Amino acid sequence: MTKGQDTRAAILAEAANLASITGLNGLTIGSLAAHTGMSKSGLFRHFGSKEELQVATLKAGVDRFTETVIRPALNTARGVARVQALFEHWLDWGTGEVFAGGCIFIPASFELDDQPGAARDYLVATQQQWLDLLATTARKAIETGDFRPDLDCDQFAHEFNSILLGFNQAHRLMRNAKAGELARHQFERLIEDARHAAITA
Amino acid sequence: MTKGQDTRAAILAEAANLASITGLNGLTIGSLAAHTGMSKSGLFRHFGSKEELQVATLKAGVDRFTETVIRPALNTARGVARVQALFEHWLDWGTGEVFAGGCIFIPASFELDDQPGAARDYLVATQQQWLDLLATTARKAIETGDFRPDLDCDQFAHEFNSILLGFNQAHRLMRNAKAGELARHQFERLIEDARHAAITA
DNA sequence: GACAAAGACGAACGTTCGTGCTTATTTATC
DNA sequence: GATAAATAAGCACGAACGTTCGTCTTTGTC
Repeated sequence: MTKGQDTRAAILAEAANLASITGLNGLTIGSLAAHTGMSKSGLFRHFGSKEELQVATLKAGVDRFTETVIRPALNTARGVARVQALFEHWLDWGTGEVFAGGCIFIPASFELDDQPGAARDYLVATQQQWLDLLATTARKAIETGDFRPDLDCDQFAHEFNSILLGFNQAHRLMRNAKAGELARHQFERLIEDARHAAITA
Repeated sequence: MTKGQDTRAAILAEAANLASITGLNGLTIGSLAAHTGMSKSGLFRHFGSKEELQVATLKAGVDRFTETVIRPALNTARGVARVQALFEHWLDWGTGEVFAGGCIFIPASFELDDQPGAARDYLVATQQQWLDLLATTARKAIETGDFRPDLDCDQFAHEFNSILLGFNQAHRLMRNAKAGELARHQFERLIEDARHAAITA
């Protein structure tokens, strides 16, 4: 790891932290330079454009997400336990254990949804991978017999994810102390439904 | 309605539309002036500060939301029908029937969550009213016998709302054509659970 | 220790930001 | 139709934006 890669990594760590608070658009080169104690130009040279900085920041976020949420969950046994592990580790991620402002991807989702470009493209791809991972994990839980065979795994992934969005809003905007409780109840209901046979008309 | 109030209203209509695309922070006085064909200063005089413009824009959004989602639903019979009406009318609201970028409150939620000020305060109050309305509507559905008596109405409101968040992300970021379908299935499950007796351990 | 390469800096570019002042033009009142 | 008030425009400001340039300082190699 050369000196340049080293400072680049340090910049990105701070960038992700800042972006979790101000959003990706609110992340400005001047303020990032101030927070890292660098000059604007010295910092800028590492990226070449604001857009590349945004993408690099998202990538750094993905790395942290992988080691905080995904890898620990993959160490859990397949089946419902792993689904639950993903959920619990995500709550750590979302409550600011990693970045001061919580999850960086959620605000970015709503900031970039009408803003074409490399950052949006990368975010969409990342989000899709996350949904796919959730669906795949659910599929394995069917194989282990924890979940019912006729479970719609894409639907499951979508609902799982929407619980996280609801939690984030309750926790960060509403400052609702019961946000975790609300999310966990909702999650339990989702798991309950995935276990049992579907309600047939 | 004097001339000034008239242009002010016209400005705010455009402001809300723009904010639905760029977000509340992305809503800039210069671009808003360009879109309305006014001068920056002439427009600015109507508000006095950027923050007041943001609040006024949110207020204008609330007015449109009330007439698009809430009022039609209140014309529906109390009970589960009204809950469903709220949901369906919200989907219209969220798909860009009203503002080009869809719901203005959701992006604002995640933009302002770490940004203290009048705009955030107003948004929090508004969002709380929305959650209260959902909880109250559910409570009435208990009275009519549609929902089970032991339903946790605040929990219900939170879950209802999180479905909307999930829909918004699937629809706007992921451009998922099945976003409406996913949300409706999730909603049906929520209603189903609210109708029947709780699963007891 | 010489020397090339890489990294960081300071200054400045043109643009846009939000916000004032001052002047012109519309609108409403008698 | 004159006049006062309300409304919009014109112009300018200081600051911050992303970006470029040329120049130093540090680093690694022979």
